Amino acid sequence: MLIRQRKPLNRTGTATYEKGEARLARILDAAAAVFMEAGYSGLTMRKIAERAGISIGNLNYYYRVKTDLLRDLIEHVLNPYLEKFHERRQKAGNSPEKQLEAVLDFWIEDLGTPETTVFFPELWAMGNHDPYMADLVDDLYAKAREPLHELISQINPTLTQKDTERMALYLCASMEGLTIFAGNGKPWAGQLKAMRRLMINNFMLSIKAAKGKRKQPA
Amino acid sequence: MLIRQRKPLNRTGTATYEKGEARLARILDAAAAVFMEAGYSGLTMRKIAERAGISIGNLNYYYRVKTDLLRDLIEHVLNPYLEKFHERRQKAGNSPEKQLEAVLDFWIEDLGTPETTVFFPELWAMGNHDPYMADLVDDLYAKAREPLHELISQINPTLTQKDTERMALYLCASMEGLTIFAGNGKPWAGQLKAMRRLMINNFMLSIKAAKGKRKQPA
DNA sequence: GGCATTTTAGGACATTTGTCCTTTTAGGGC
DNA sequence: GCCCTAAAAGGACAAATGTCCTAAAATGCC
Repeated sequence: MLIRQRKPLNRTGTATYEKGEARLARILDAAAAVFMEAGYSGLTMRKIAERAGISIGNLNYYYRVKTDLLRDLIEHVLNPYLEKFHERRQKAGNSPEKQLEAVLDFWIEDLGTPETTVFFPELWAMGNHDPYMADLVDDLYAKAREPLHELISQINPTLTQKDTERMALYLCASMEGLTIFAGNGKPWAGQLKAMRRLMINNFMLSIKAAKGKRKQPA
Repeated sequence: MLIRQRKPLNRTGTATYEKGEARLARILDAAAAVFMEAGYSGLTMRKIAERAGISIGNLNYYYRVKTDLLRDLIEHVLNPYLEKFHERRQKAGNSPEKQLEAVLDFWIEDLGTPETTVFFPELWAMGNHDPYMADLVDDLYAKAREPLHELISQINPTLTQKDTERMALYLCASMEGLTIFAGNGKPWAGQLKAMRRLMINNFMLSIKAAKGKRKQPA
């Protein structure tokens, strides 16, 4: 009797041919769609397969384990954010004030999209029970806050490093919190723009009014 | 053959004797504990039963359907919040400024507790897929914002109704957003108090600086 | 065109999970 | 003490779900 060797254990989430590569992308798109509709608790392998138009067997060929799929899915959705944020940063105005306003503008506008509105609260919830997700989210936010940090420091150079970090966290937390009130489909969604103006004005006010202990360089 | 009548369909989540009443409370406590540990996706009838020290059969006697249990659980956890908020409001200082500071103080302090840190993000996520939960959360926040609304209006009477509401929402969103960064066990948990001071200072500044269009009553 | 490998499908299996049923035990009212 | 209902337990069952296995089909390479 011929014992068939165990299928060589590819790292999950990889393909060799172009066809497989394309399918992989479709799988992650399908997974993202299911995730957005049903949330993490409603994310099943069968729903993903159906959405992607393939069989469970085929899905299992690409992802042996659901955890791997979930992690790739998260990255697949998260990566564009940092890219978008980064490119916005570049083509912002000249003065630090204008640049910061541009970044915040984009940030708050984005939180009105269906993807962000649904995806991030789910991530926050997962982060409370899954250390891997917690780290992922923390890293993302740390990177997203970097531009804020830098610009705040330019606008008010008297602030210490710590004060600047706290101010950046303040802005970040305020905007993220707005998601659950004025995100897509939320009761205050219609006033997102008004809230954006209100918030940014107050942010600017706070940054300039803050009294730092650092000596300004001559 | 005697056909046993269908058990009279009690409304779920009720008990007649004291013993049953006590058990009901234990069930909801157990459910809350499981929920906090494993999140909504990890909340199963068997885990709840085990945690409460009863059989699945017995749990099913009190709650035929999981949905009912979940709803009672949410209310069971949520109710104390409004009560606590309300009583804090009473014993706050005299001036509107002091009162508002007291309310915000308590609000931000509470967000550092394990319950709030874990429970609310889970609620936000559920609200995106379950209209019932969405309404529940909206109602809760609407009630929680009422004191803010009232006090802000006293501190700066020139603000219109709409401006006051937006300002209250701004404070509320900022504080809630802080949960995911400085909540219990989060990376910034150690700086919750510093963040509290920073935020409240900036809130006060924003409220006073806001220019309203409403004529101040003579 | 033939071959090795990737890709795909379909079925199968063990677990988990919500729900139900039946039986037994406990409690309160008379 | 008796009786009716509440409370509790244990088992059972169907559906859902993650994972695995095997066989067929497609694909790139020589």
